[in-house]
Amino acid sequence: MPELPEVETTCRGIAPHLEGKIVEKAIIRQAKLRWPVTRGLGGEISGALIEKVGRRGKYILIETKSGVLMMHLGMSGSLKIVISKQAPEKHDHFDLVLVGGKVLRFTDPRKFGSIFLIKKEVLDQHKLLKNLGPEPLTEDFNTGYCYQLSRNKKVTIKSFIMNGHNVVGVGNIYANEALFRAGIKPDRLAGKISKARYSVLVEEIKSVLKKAIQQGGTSLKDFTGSDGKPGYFKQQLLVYGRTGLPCYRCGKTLKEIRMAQRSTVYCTQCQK
DNA sequence: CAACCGCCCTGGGAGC
DNA sequence: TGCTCCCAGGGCGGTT
Repeated sequence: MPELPEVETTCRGIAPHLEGKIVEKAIIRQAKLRWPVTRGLGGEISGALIEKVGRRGKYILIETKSGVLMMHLGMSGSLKIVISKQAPEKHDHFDLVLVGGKVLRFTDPRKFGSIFLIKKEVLDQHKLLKNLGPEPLTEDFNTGYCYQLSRNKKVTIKSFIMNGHNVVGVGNIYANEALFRAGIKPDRLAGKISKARYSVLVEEIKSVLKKAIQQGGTSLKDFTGSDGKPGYFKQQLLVYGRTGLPCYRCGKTLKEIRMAQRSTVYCTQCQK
C-alpha cells in the first residue's frame, strides 16, 4: 500500500527515465480504474515532451507541454520502467510509451488507482488537488498550523492527521507509527490536544516519513525492470502489524482497535 | 459545513 | 487439497 514515502521513491525512481523524453503514445488496457481513464488520452499526449516529474501528496504529476498526466497508485498500484517489447501482464493497465523504446508501466491489481490528463493551466484548480493540505515535509506543516486548525474539531487525532485536507500523505501505517512515537493515543480528540503535544507529533510525522523515504531510496538505482519495488517494506515499523506483540519501548502487549474501518495499533502504556 | 459511512477491487490468508 | 469467506485499505462522494 503506497504511502507518501513510496510515492516519493517512485517519483525519484522514474524521473530520470522520463524527463526530457518524448511521449510516443499512451496505451490504455483497462480504463475502469477508480475513475474511468479517458479514452483518447493516448492521442492527446502523443508527441509531448516530458518536462518534469513531481508529485502533490500522493498524486504523481508527469508534466508535459500538452498537459499533466496525473496518477494515483491507490492501494495496490505501482509504476515501473520496462522496455517496450516486454509483454504486459494481467494487471498492467496502462503504458506511457516513450520515443526510444522505454515504457512507463502502471500496474494495479485492485484498480483503486487513477489516471488523468489535465491541462497545466487548470491543474491547481483540479477538484482532487485544490483542497489538499500542506506537504508534511515542508515548513507549512508546523505546530502552529496544526494547533490552530484542530481547535474545535471533533475528530480523533488519527483521523485528523490522515485527512488530506489537513495534511497530505499520512496514511494508515504512518499515522499509527507517528502517534506511537509521539506517545499520543489514537482516539484522543484532535481539538483537545495541546500545542506542546502537536509540536512532538509534527516532528515525529516528519521524522518517520523522512526515514522511510531514505530506506525507499536504497533500491532507486534498480528501479527499472522487476526490481522496481522500493525498499519501503523493509521499514522497521514499531506498531503497525504488531498487534499482540510486546511494545518495543515498555514491553506491554500492543492493542488493536478499529477506527473508521482502519486497523489501529497502539500501546496502552506509552500512548496517552 | 462537519462528520461519517459506503463503496470501488482482488490477492491472500484463515477456516472448514 | 480446494473451496468459501473475509479482510486489507485511499479517499471520494453521498448522506446525515
